[in-house]
Formats: sequence, C-alpha cells, structure tokens
Amino acid sequence: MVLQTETELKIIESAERLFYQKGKAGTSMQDIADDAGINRTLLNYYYRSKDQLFEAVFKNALSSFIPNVAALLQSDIPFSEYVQLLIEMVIDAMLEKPQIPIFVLQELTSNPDRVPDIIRELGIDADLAVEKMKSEDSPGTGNILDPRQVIMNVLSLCIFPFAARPVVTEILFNGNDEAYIEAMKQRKELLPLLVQQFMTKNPQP
Amino acid sequence: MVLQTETELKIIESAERLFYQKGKAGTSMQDIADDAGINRTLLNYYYRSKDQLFEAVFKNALSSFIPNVAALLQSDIPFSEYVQLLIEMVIDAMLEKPQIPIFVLQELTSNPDRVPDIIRELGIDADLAVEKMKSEDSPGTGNILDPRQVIMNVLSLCIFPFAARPVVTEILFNGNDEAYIEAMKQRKELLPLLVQQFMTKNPQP
DNA sequence: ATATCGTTTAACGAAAAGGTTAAACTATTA
DNA sequence: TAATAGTTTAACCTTTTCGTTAAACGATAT
Repeated sequence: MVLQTETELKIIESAERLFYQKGKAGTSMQDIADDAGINRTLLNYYYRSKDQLFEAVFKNALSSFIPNVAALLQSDIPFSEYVQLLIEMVIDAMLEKPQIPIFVLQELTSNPDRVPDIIRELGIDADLAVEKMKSEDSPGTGNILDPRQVIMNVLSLCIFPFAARPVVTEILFNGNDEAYIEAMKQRKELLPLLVQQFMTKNPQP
Repeated sequence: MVLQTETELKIIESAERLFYQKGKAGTSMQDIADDAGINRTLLNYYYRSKDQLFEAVFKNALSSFIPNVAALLQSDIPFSEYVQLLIEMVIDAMLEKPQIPIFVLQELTSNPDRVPDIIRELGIDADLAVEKMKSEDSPGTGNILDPRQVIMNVLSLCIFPFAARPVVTEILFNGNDEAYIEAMKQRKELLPLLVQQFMTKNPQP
C-alpha cells in the first residue's frame, strides 16, 4: 500500500491535529474518527492499532524538521553561516507547526527510552559538528563560546516563544494576538543579529 | 480540613510525579493509588474526583514559580538588576522541577481558555512592568531592545534547555548525563553575561 | 465498655475505549 | 452479468476507568 487513499489522508490529518492538541492518551480513536468524519473501524483497518497510528504521526512530526537540521550539522559551511541558516530553518518550521515541540517533548518525557533510537535513526553526529565548529574558532574571532551552548541558545530563542505562545500572548501582550505575531516577525530579524553578536564576542572583559 | 494528613500528602506527591511524567489523561487514578501505596477509593475520599486532584497539582505547579516572577514584575528595581534576578530565579526553579514547563504548556495547549483566568488570578500586569522598563531605557545606555523581547529571550534561554533535557542530552552530549549537568552549571554563569550584553548594546551598527 | 468520628476497604455499576469479525457495499474486470 | 478485490459499516466482546455506597476498622472521648 504505497500511495495513500483519501480516507487514509483524512485520518492522518485528524490524528495529527488531535494528538498535537490533546496528546496521545487524551485523544480517543472515536475522537479521531469523528473529526475525520468516518467510521471508527476504518482507523483499525488502515493503521491496525492506536499505537501504530500514533507512531505514524510522531514520525511525521519529527521528520518535518529534524532532517533539515541533521543535514545542516553534516554540511561543511562556516559556523556563522550555519547558525544563520539554523535560525531561519527553525523559525520557519515553528511558523508552520508551532505545536510540534510541546508534542514531541511531552512524548519524550513520558517515554525517554525512545530518544536514543530516534537520534541514531536520524544519523546525527553532534561530536563531529562540534569539532568542526571548534576548529573554525580561530583565536582572532574572539569566539570563546562552547558551540554546544551556542546551539542551545539558538534553539531556545527560536523555539520557546512559539511553544509557549498562549502564555506569552496573554502575559506579555495582554491577549492581543496580532501584537504577538508582530513581535514574532520582528524576532526573525532580531535573532540573527543577537546570535551573531554573542557568538563573535567574548562576554567576559 | 486545613492541615494535610499523611495520606493526603502521599497522594499529592504521587499525583504530581505521575501527572508531570505521563500527563493527565495518561495517568489513571489506580496508577496514583499504587504509587502512593494506598487504596484507590481514598483519592476520591480526599479529592472528590480526578479533575479536582489534577487541579490541585496544576495550581501547585504554577504557584511554585510564577508568584516570584510576578512579584519581580511589580517591584521597582532597575531593569538590569531585574533581569539578573529573573535569570537566577528561573534557573533555580528549573533545577528543582525541570518537568514543570512541559507539563504546564501541554495542559495549556489542550486547554488554552484557562490561560487568561490564571494570569488574572495571579495579578500580573506586564504593561506596567514594560512601561517602567522603557522609562528606564535612557538613550545613553544604548538599549534599543523591546523589553518584551528581552523577557522572551531570558525565559527561552533559561527554560528550554531544561524542558528539552532528554533530547539535548542525547543530541549534544551523546547521552552523557554528567556532561549535560556540567553544561547547565556553566550556563548559570554564562546567561547573565550574555543577556547583559545584548541588553545594553545595539546589535545594529 | 460503648458511642462516635474520621479513615480505610471491598464490592458494585456505568460508561468509555480499543479491537475483532462478519456482513454490506462499491467499483472494476472477466 | 457475475465474480472479485478493496472499502466501509454495524454489532459484539473485553478491558479499563471513574465514581459511589455501604460496611469495616481504629482511635478517642464519654
């Protein structure tokens, strides 16, 4: 069964939406069937079990942005360019599907054993990337930041404001959604400058 | 019933641990009773329903760190000091209970209606704080960053690496937990310098 | 000793959830 | 037209889950 039938697509779309919002345990097969407007038995017909349906959604979620990051990690562009690309990539992914981080992190929190397998499966070797970054860190640039800290900073700055959207909107923007969105647009220009600044300068005098 | 019986405490502790890890829907009343080593009926005896038990845990989670932040927001210390305190406060909270952000954000994602009530209940007025910050932003300091962006940055940098701990540990530190912890300790000293830097300098030339 | 109040337990009932099976339906092909 | 393969549905079974109820237990006060 290579190509997806229309029903199969409707199922995945509904499952995605509901799993993202309510989590795996919080979503019943009936919920998904109702949302897709089909009979519940069809879920089992196409995906055999709830576990397998969830698995499909989860893998989709991961593969929607991790491969890009992984490819970047293996590439041999200069570190500064690398960071710029990473920022753009992650923010774009967030704009498209902001719920993914929470969804993935929640799942990995309740099931941390899965993490190593997933990483291995995606073929990421951070050591290699980090070594490359260090070797690029010629003394003249004044960059003394551990590359790992830089990556953590970039991911944090890009992902968190989207993941925490409802809280951020309410606390910082008094529930004004347009103001939130506007701030996120500004952010896309602000972050590269910010990151470049703290990458190329020694914060200690 | 003002003071808590021993049973009541055991219940809350178990409920907390399990809700944090598995979420509300992923945790059954039986799970909690087993973890606490008591009869399941006692959960209903003391907390009436699963909803009310969850509510108790959720409010605990929020009140464990939001009040500090709220108090800070209302205080009238200088903005730079304010940021330093915020960083310390948030990182300390994260070190103690790193699972809270995901737990809270997951719940708020599946139930966004709750956010406004919660904020109001906690008596936070960000506008007031932001205005204060802006008024402090005398031209001489060169600070042109929107205070809201600064706050977002601080929260992002402090919270995300803890919330994403399993992934970060595996991807950036090859599963070496000690290395992760070491990096977090470094982070506690790094972040204030970093934030101070991008607060007091104009990233645009 | 027994009455009483708070606590704990076992048993019960109802509803929800996941999954299987066999029958009904549909469209294509022989 | 009839057979066939793929799809959809209704009915059924089993397990889990939440909540209630009434009885048992235990300590303290009368």
